[in-house]
Amino acid sequence: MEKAYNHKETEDKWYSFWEKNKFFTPNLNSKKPPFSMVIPPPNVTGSLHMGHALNNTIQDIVARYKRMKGFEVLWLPGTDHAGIATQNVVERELAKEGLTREELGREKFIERVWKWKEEYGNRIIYQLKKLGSSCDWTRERFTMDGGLSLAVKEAFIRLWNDGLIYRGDYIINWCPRCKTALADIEVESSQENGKLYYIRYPIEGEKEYLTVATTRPETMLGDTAIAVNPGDERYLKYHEKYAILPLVGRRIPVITHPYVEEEFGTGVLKITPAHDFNDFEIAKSCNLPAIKVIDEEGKMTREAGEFEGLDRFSAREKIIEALREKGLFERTENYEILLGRCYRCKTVVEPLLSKQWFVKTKPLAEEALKAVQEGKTVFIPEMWTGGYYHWLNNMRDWCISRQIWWGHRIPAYYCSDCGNIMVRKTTPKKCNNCKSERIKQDEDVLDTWFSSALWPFSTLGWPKKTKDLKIFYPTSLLVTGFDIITFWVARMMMMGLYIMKEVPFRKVYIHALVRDATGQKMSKTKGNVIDPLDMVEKYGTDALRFTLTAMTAQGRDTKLSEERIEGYKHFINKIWNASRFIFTAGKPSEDGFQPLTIEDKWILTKLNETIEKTERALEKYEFNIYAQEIYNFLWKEFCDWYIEIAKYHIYKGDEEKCKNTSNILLYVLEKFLRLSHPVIPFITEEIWNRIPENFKSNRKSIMIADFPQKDEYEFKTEAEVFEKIKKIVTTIRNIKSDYNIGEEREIFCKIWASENIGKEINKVLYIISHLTGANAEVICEKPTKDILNTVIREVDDMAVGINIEGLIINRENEIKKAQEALKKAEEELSFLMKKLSNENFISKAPEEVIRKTEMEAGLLSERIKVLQEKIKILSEMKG
RNA sequence: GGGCGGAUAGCUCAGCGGGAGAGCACCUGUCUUACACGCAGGGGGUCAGGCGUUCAAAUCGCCUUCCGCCCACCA
Repeated sequence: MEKAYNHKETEDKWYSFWEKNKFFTPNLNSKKPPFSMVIPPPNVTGSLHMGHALNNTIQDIVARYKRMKGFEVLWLPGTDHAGIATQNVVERELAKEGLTREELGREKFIERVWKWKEEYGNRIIYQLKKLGSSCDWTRERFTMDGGLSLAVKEAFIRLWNDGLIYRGDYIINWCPRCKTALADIEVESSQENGKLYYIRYPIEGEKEYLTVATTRPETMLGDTAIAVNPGDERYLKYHEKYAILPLVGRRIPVITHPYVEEEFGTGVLKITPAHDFNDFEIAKSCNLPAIKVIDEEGKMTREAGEFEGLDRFSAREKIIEALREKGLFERTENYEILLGRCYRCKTVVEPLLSKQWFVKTKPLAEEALKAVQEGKTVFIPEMWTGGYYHWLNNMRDWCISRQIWWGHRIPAYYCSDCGNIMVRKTTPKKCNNCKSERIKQDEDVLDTWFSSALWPFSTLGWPKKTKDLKIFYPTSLLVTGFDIITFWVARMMMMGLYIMKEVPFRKVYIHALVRDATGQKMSKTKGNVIDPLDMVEKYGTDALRFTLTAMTAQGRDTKLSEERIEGYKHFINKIWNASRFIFTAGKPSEDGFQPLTIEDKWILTKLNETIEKTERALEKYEFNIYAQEIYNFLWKEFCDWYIEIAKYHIYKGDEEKCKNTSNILLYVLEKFLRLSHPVIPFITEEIWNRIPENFKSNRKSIMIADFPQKDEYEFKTEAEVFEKIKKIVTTIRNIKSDYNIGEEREIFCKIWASENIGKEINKVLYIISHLTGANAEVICEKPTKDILNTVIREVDDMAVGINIEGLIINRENEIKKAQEALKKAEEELSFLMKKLSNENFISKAPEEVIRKTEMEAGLLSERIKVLQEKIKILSEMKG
């Protein structure tokens, strides 16, 4: 074995070994209970980032763990066609050739996107494999593949037939750059500096005017009313009157509406039904017309008169200028406005009246809410449930039509003669109303999230009644980030319940965001991105996976830095070297391991405890605790103590014990490897394959071995005694360090302990000698004599003494140290005594706590006596 | 404006009722026959502030301050 672990030589080798052996593919005829997950499909345009790395590491840990626990596991992978994102990428590519998609035409453009997908779309799949993801690649899906397209049509038709999809003229969010409608959640709102403009609207037939405050003066050209609060006394006399819209000259009514706030601005609100959500609602209830003054490109329309063709922002300037000239502009005021931007391209979104398709969400949302309230689906951590409820309770209807080309085309057909709408899987030959043959399909495509919402069952074969669907739906677990709870999780819940009559997943584990070391979001523009594939290259997949796992506490964002990954690479290397020692120095035999010494019993007990804690952590999705347990056991217990003691038996002990120890080393290592395989699959497989056959259960891969179980034996008492021995060793090392005692000096160590414990320690004095270089003996009585020439330290209810005669020591210093220790001990004792003399404490605290406190107090007064004695002797010596 | 999270060692975080822990960083010693990606030792904290509940509070409740996030139709 090489001196250091080389991840480059092992990782790809094992991944293809697993794949070739079909370990990722479940057996449908198995009697094992099923466990299923669908991957959150990354965008085909995507490249693996740390968020993906965390997301897939967690899923892979669960998948591997469940497989080893005896489940028939399906982890179904795939990618998302990502409508706008992908279209943007290909359009950019076209732009380099000096082309636009319009010039190319719809069909050619879509061909081009498919070509792009074939060429580059597999990049992210390759990257997921580099991460070790144990997905069943034989079932890989794409949201635009044949089966999923069929599922989309089928779902659309069902919703339409049930009256849950409708088409109509409504105000929607429009991105003038992407030239498409957006759903409410596709708009990112941000507080930005803006202005409030005060504009005068003359009253018809009077010399007076009403002043309106607006943040968007360019929309005034589309005003069809101005409104005041009905109770606003300042404006009572204007009720029922008309105003003349400046610059346009249109006669518009002054209406009253309770929505208008008296305190805001002037208390007069302009109503622009075609470009504002609230105005649209008010206009609907008051039967006001809507006039569109901004078009789909963000330019002023013909209705804008002299401003026609201007961009909406330059129109704003021009309009203010024109008003100023007419004396109708009052003033501006700095004002923080809420601005909506497109989540894809960050362009300021324009609320626009337009004809779109909508899903009626209320009945669907009610079911989705109920299912979580009834515990049919559980969020982990639970805190995310609140956000889910809030969103479902407040959502407007979902605008699902997009005016782009890449996506699922809406399966609706229009008769060009009578306007009849037909919703079908295929193009109808003639109109079912007027028999006309002039049939046209709707130009729009569906929101990408519409197909994503069907993902948990469409990928399993729906609408066909497949065996996959029967076995694996509902899926067991969904692992995803909090940022798409609304985009995706809630919509899968709605669609799953509507179509399958059953929740899409039993549990949803929501993980945090991976940030950089200073807590900033990673982004290309900030230049603080840590590329997971760079990290894999430099430190290995296992190191990256372990780091992400160790740092992912529930409900908290993860701050990641390269140094962390490097640090955990050291841990991976530690496993390698411990194994190397075990394989090269040990002399295992076929005889098992009896009899056991105290350190054997201790490490086996520790192993048992670790298995128990590890399994509990995994069942509760506490991945950081899982990682921490593995780390501590291997390094802090197994390597630091057991292997160090094992060296005694291997290099200095008798042959029998050497064999015995070698066997235990292998036994513990083998179990440890299985325990940690879910998080660090590559190194565990590599080492496991080097373990002698009789220590493994006849499997050809650790991947398909069983997750370790606790052994039946219990050595609790021995393990406790061993912990005392550890403390004695540490104390001797402390003294050596404090008094600068080097290896050349012969050390005599006395250990004072009770008879019971002393007997046990006596049997294994070689441990103490081996680990400290001291000649040790056990004395079963209280330490009173020899204080002068001996440093004495208390260890629990024991004491350790080391000879220091002949060593040059600073008496002043010794006295000072002793006095400080005495002071501290006295303070602590007085605190404990106060507690013990408190009647309430004695009567109300549990027995156990009282006993513990009494014991500590006893120990402390012993310690105080010794310290006092020590100070006395040292002071007398001075003269 | 509404909601959610966080504030504990220099940094990142565990602990969530019985007188504070880890990893990293730092300091000291050490290339000892698995590993210097190592070994041994060490320093370092009024657990954000205040009030309350309790025999007992980092831990439970309330308030304040500061950070982060989500949602939102006062133009």
